Amino acid sequence: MEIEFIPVDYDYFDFQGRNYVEVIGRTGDGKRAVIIDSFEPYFWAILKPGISEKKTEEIMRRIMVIKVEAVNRITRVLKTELHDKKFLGKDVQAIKVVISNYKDGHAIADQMGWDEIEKRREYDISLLSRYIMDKKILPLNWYKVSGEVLSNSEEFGGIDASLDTDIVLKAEKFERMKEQRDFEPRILAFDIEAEEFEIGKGSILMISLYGKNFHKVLTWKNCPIKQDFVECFEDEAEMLEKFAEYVKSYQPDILAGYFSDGFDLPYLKARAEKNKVRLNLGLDNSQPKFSRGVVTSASIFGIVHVDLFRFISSVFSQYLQSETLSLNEVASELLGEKKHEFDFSKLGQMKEGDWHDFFAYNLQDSALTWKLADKLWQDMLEFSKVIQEPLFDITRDRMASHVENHILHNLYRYNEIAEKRPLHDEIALRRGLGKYEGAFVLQPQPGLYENICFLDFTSMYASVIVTYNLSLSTLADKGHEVDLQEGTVHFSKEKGFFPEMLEEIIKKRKQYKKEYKENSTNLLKARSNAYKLLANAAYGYQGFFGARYYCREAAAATAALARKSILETIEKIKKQGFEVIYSDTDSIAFLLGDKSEKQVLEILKKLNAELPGIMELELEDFYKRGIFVSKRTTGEGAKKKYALLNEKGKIKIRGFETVRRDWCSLAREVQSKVLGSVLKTGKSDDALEYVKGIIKKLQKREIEKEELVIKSQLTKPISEYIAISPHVTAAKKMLELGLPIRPGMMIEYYVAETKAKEKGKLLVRERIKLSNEKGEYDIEYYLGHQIIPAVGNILEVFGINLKEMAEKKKQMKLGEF
DNA sequence: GTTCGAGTCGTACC
DNA sequence: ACGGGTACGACTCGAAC
Repeated sequence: MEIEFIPVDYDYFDFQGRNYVEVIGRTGDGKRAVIIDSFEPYFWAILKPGISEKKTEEIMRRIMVIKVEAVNRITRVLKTELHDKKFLGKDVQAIKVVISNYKDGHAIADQMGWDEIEKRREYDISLLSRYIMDKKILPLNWYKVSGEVLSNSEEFGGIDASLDTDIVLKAEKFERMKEQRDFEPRILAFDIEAEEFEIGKGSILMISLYGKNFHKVLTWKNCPIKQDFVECFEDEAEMLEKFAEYVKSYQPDILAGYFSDGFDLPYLKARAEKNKVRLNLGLDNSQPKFSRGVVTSASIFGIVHVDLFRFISSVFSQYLQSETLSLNEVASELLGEKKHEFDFSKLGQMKEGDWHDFFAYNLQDSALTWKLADKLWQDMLEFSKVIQEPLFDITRDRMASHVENHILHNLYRYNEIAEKRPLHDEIALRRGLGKYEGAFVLQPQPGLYENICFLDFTSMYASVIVTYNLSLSTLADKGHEVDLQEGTVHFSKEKGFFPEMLEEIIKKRKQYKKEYKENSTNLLKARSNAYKLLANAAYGYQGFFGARYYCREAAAATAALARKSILETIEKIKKQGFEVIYSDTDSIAFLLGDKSEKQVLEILKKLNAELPGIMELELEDFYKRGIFVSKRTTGEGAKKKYALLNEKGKIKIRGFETVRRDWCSLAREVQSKVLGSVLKTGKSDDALEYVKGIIKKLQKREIEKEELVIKSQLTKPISEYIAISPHVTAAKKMLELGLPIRPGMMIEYYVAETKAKEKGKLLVRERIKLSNEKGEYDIEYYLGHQIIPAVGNILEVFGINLKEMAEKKKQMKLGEF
């Protein structure tokens, strides 16, 4: 039988001691299929140079007799083959060691610690990645698959009967189809509401499900209420059973949640255990599995469980404006839609109408999750295709893993054997090396400037890596010379696979970006974005201690050459008669002076012609005005803090408190308005009047407390803090009140007024109250620590000393402005 | 008792 | 453990006076 098939998920099982891969996906006519494919795992033994043919044959014989006895299998070496390979760009002879079970690869490799063998490699590549690499059964690509249909077959212990799918096929041949049509996955979103925040502590009150034409809330609480989407059950156990049934009957390709790795699925598991209910969600009726690790991941056999929070936080967050990655904020930004409001303090004494609201709230969470999944599907799809890893991993891995996986899946093109993952000691060693010198930042002169041009280097660090061939495999004794603090290093002129792959990534990014401009489809946007993210992460990858291709020298050289490049460019711009006012890493700001924009563009062309390799400088924008301020500590110009007004009247604010989430909203808003006024008028008059008005309001307590709440993230467990700052004290307070505290939470508090005799004696942390705690705010604190600091150094540019003004008024006992 | 600088922490920039 | 370094600024805390 031959079917059209698209792989969505991968898994594997052991049968008679051997590994078999299960590729799970859809057929061309939308049926669910599992393809069973045999697979022979292997790893490499790299020989020392100059080993004789005879000796090599002897070693291969020695390898052939190695075996490992595990509990219920004996793993043997099936085959050895001698190959000419490359390792870190150098020619090597390597023995391919094919074994009968992947799980014992490491143990077999361990038995080969012989002198003649220089290195053993690739036993640390996961079986499924290995399968995808070798057989090229790429995720989310269409294939024509032929094979034998298993139906009530005895094969593999009767596996087909235990799988809840339309087709089980024992694969004979896969052929990637020339025509790759669209694939629309069936997505089901879910969300739970529970009595307690702590996993499994209280019961689950309701579960919502949201798919195409499928909206449900399952509950066992307050059942008289009739809302058409609410379905009532006897108890929690029955609700849980029904949840599993609904998921199964919907037959989703993707089950989507938001923070469901960390909350919803672990909670469901805990309650199912408590109620002795089996959550047999998998196509093989297995329950969700939880991987151990720093962060647990929850997987379901045959259904890709996607925790959108994970995907967004690890890949997309840097391009979002949202200050937190809460479902509410992310949905607002990406969908323009919010969560419903519900007051959880009502949970103790719910009235009829409250349940009504609660059910609607629960359904909306799933609706938002579904819409987010739908919106991000194209991005997940393209990431999976570009990196060639399964969707499950794509939505959980961080950028470093993505870069590494992309490399691993492309090494075959260079005939390269993969470097190993660093072990604990190696990681400790790398981390112990400390920092190397990074980017150059030009200290600006505080002031208000007019007619500013910003230029920046496109994907600067990636371009530097490509242009100068910086990588582990090209680190050499001679070649390009780069001076670092630790000494001089060299990189060979012969192109290495890392820079070469990166060059290809940059080229593709350019190509798809161009195509997107001509034809703005979501697909092209997602594809160009995937390449952009990969390109931008390549530099960080080489400096990352956990990387297989970690190369501190390459990372340090990248930063050094970027510094050199930007400094040279600054000099060239100065030579053209411009005043350079600012520069940070890959951008340069200068004043137009008496030159026109057209002249600047001509100079830009000239600068580009002189740049080496693929280095490229582009126009970022022209700005009508810009303001740079002084540091509060020393009075010199502050780096990474400026505001600009472009010719279209749009304001861009960098680094100021306005864009910092740990300042109260009043200070942020006041500062933002002051910056806007000053940039638009070029004067401080209006701004000063406005600030005076705000201060008066504050002194009269006419400002709402909500505007004075300070938010700060708890980044680790309370016990790990050495310094007890105000937000840690606030978190302790919450803990005492029995409120849920966990790392990653935003802690909200305000600084409250204290008795006169204690004034000045108490630390800030001794004066804080939780945001919803009753009390009056401390006017002096907010004046002196939030409002005046936020606008002081902006007004200072115009010769106004707000702090002095405020102190004088205070001394004159006028009390207010 | 006050002053000051080092250290911790959170957050932003690129 | 799950890119990098640079930078600002608040707050705490202990040494120095």
